[in-house]
Amino acid sequence: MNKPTETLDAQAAWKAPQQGRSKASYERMLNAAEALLVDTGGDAFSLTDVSRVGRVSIGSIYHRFNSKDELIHAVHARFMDRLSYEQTRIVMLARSRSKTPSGLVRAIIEELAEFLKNHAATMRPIMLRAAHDRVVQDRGRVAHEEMVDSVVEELIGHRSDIRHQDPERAIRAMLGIAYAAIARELGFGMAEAPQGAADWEEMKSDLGEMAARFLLIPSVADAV
Amino acid sequence: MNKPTETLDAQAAWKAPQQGRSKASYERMLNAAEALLVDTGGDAFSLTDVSRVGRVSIGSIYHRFNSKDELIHAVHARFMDRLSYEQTRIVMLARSRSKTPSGLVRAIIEELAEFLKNHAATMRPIMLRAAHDRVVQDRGRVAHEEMVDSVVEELIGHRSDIRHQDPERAIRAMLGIAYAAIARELGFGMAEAPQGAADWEEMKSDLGEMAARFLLIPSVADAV
Amino acid sequence: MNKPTETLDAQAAWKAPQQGRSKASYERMLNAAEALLVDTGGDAFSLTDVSRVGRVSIGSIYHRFNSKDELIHAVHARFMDRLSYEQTRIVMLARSRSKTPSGLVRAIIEELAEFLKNHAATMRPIMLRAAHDRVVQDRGRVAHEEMVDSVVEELIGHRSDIRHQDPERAIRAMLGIAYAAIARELGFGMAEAPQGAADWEEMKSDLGEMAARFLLIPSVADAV
Amino acid sequence: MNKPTETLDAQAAWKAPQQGRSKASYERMLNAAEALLVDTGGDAFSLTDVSRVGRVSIGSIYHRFNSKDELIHAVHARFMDRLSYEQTRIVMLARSRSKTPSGLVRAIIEELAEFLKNHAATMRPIMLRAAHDRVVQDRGRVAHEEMVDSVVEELIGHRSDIRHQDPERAIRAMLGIAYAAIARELGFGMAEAPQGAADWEEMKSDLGEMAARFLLIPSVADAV
DNA sequence: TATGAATGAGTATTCATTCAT
DNA sequence: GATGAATGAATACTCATTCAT
Repeated sequence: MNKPTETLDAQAAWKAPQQGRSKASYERMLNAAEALLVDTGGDAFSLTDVSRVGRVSIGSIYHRFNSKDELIHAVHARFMDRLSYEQTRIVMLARSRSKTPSGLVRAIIEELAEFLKNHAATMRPIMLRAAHDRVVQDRGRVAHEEMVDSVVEELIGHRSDIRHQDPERAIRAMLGIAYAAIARELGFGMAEAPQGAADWEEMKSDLGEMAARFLLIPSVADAV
Repeated sequence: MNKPTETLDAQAAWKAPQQGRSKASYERMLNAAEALLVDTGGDAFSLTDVSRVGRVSIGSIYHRFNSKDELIHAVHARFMDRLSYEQTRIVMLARSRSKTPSGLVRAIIEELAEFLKNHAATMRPIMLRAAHDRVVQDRGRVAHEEMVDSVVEELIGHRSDIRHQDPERAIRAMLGIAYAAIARELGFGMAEAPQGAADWEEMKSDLGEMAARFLLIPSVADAV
Repeated sequence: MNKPTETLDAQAAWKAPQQGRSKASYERMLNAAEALLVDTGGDAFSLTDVSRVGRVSIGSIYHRFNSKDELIHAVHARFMDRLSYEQTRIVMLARSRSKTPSGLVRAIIEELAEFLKNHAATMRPIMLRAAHDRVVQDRGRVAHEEMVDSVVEELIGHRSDIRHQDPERAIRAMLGIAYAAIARELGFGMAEAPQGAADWEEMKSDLGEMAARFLLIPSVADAV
Repeated sequence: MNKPTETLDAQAAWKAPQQGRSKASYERMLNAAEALLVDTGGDAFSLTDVSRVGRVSIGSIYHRFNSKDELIHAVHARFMDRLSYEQTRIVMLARSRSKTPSGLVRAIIEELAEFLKNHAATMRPIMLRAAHDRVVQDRGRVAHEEMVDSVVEELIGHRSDIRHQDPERAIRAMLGIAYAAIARELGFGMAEAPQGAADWEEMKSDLGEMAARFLLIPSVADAV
C-alpha cells in the first residue's frame, strides 16, 4: 500500500456475500478493520492485525479484496451507507424544532453538529485517510454535497429573509464554515479525540448564532 | 517511527551548531527534511532520502538527533520560529488598514487568511503530522493561542461595540471558527493542495462578513 | 508446487471420465490449463486461473487430480498423444518426396522441422517445464526415441551409402544434432517465441545439407 | 519478482565496493547467490536463503541491489566477465592444435565444447533464467556473437576451402548448430545435469566431423 | 459429487537505527 | 566528528491445498 488508489473505483471490485459462513467471515473482516481504524486512529494497522482481530485468515481477506486499500474502501463505503439515512434526517429534525428562520438555522447547525459528533470516532480516522486517498475524498465530497443541497433546499424557502445578494451562495458559504468549525472541534483528521474540547454546547450555540446573524441580518457595513 | 512521540520532548535533545561546516551541514539536513515534508505531503520520506537530498550522511543526522521524530520536531520548531514574527504583525497590519470596528474585524480575518495561505505549503504536511504527534500539536496550539491573544487584545479595546455578554469569549469563538474555515479551504492536513479552491477571495470576504456580523450586530433573536 | 514431481507417476493417478457433463468439464480443465501454459509461457499460472478460464471449480480440479503437478502431467500426456500420430508420419512423408539417399535425408530433416514448428507454441513451455520435471522429461525422451527409431529404421535401408563405421550411430548422432538445432531455432524452453528467427528456410536447408554431407560423404580426413 | 526485467539495464544500478568489509560482504552475497543458482538449478531460491548462506543481512542485499532481479543480473554479469577471457582463447587454442582446415574446424568444435562443459554447472541455471529474462538473454546473445565473430574471423582465412556460395554464412550456420547440440548435451536450460550423457567424446567427435564435412566438402547433390 | 470459501506458510521489499571504520 | 554499510523486524500479497456446505 504505498500509494492509496488515486481514482474512484468505478465499480467496486468486491462484493458482499449474501449468506452463511461466508457472510459471517466477511463481516468479521469489515468489523475488525473498522475497529482497528478507530482504535489506531488511522490506517496504520497491518492485515495481520485484521486477521487476528477478525478471526479470518489473510487469504480470506484477499479472497474478498485485491488489496488493503480495497478493504479500507469497503469499510468506508459501508460506513457512508450507514450515514446516508441519518444525514437525510438532519433537515427534517431541524424543521420539526423551529419554524422561524432564525430558529431553523440554529436547529440545522445543532442537528448537523450532533450528527457529526455521533460518528466522530469513525470520521476522525477516515478524514485522516482522506488526506492521501482520492477515493475516500471523492466519496466524502459527494456525501457532503448531498447534505449541503438538502439544507439549501430547505433554507431557500426563506430566501426573502436572507440578507445577501445571492442567498444560495450565502447558505453554502455558511455551511462550509460551520462544517469546518465542527470538524475541527471534533478532531476530524486527528488520530485521537481532542483533549480540551470542553465547550461543545457553547461552540454549537456560537456557531448557530453566527450562522443566523450571517444569513438573516443586514451587513454591519450597511448599518454603520 | 511507527509511533510519533506521544509527549512533549521536555527539553529538546538536539541543538544547532553555531558555526562553520558543521552549521552548514545541519542546515542542509533541516532544509532537506522540510523540502521532503512539503514534496511528499507528509512524513513518508526516509532518512535515506534526507541523506541524499541534503548531502549529509545518515550518521551525521543521528549525531544531531536521536531519532527521525526529533529531526521532524526540529524542522517544525524552526518553521514555527519563522512564523512567529509574521504572526505578531497580523494585528498591526490590520490596524493600519481600518479603524472602524467592522473594518478592523474584516482586516484581521483578511490578514490571518493571507498569512496562513503564504505558509500553506508547509502547514499542510505539518497538520497531517500533528494528527499523530503530540509534540507538534502542542507547539501548534501555543502559537495559535498567541495569535488569538493578540487579536483579543486588539479587539477588546472595542468591547463596547461587541454585542455579546462575554465579548472576549465571542472573539475567541469567532477566531476558532474562522481559523477552521481557512484551514479547510487551504487543505491543511491534506497531502495535496485542494483542487477546486477557486473562490479564495469570496471565501475571505464571506468570512470577514460573518465575523463582523457575529461580533458587532445584536442577535437576530433579540431583533425578531 | 515448489518442486515438480521428481519421479515418474508410476500409474497416472487421474483418469478421464468417459461421458457427459463430467467429461465436458474435464476437458475444459485440460484446455484451460493448456491455454494458460501457452499464454504464460510456462507453469506460472494459478489453479484459480484454470478455474476461471475453464469455468470449473477448484474443487472439481482436485476431484480429478491430486495436485497441480498431476493436472500439468495430464495436459502433457494428452499433448503427447496428439503428437504421436503425426510423428509416425514424418518418415512416410519424407519417403514420398524423395527416393535418393541424399534427398531422403533432406526431406526427413525438413519434415521433422516442420512437425516441430507446428507444435512449437505448446512445446516451448513444455520444454521449460521439463527443466524441473522428471515426468515430463521422461515422457519426452520416450517420444523422441520413437521418432529417432523410426528414422533409423528407414535410413538403415541405405546403410551402404552411409560413410561411417557404425551407420546407425551416425544416424542417431545426426538426428540428435538436428533436433537440438531446430529446438533452439524455435525457442523451445523459452517463455516467448524468439524474435529474430527470420531465416527458417535457410536454417532447414543448411541443416539438411549438413545431415546429408555428414551421412553420405566420406570424411574430409580420408579425402585430404 | 513476478516478471524479470524486460529490458537491458542501460547502466547497471549496482556497483561493486572496492575494499574492506564492504567488499567482503558484497562478494559473499554474489557467491551465495551463484551457489544457490547452481544448487537449486534455477532462481527459485529466496533472498532469505542468500542471507543465510552468504551471512549477510537482507538489508545489506538491498543496500547494494534494488531487487532480487538486480542481484541475479550482477551474478550473471560477473559470470560473463569470467567467461569472457576464456572465450577469446578458444580460437587461439584451436589454431595451436592444427593448421589444416579440417583439423582446425574440428579443434574449434572441440575447444568450444570443452569451454562450455567447464562452465556447464553455472550455464545450466543461467539458460533457464534466460527463458524469462530479457537482460540475461541479451547479454548472452552478445557474448555468443563475439565468440561466433572470432571463429568467423579465423576460418574466413580459409574461405577458398569452404564449399559454399557464402562461406561466412556457412560458418555461422555451422556454429549455431554446433552450439545448440553442445548446449543440449550439457543440459543447458535444465535444472540438473543430464543423466545418460555417457558419450561426450563421441559427441564432440561427431560434431567436429559434421562441421568439417559441412564446410569443406562439396555438396552430395553436386557429387551425385 | 460439486462448489468455492478458507487457510497459512512463504516471498520480496522497506526503513529506522546501530556501529565498524 | 563523520561516514555509510549493516542489521532485521515488519508488511503486503500469492497460491497450492483443504474442507464445510
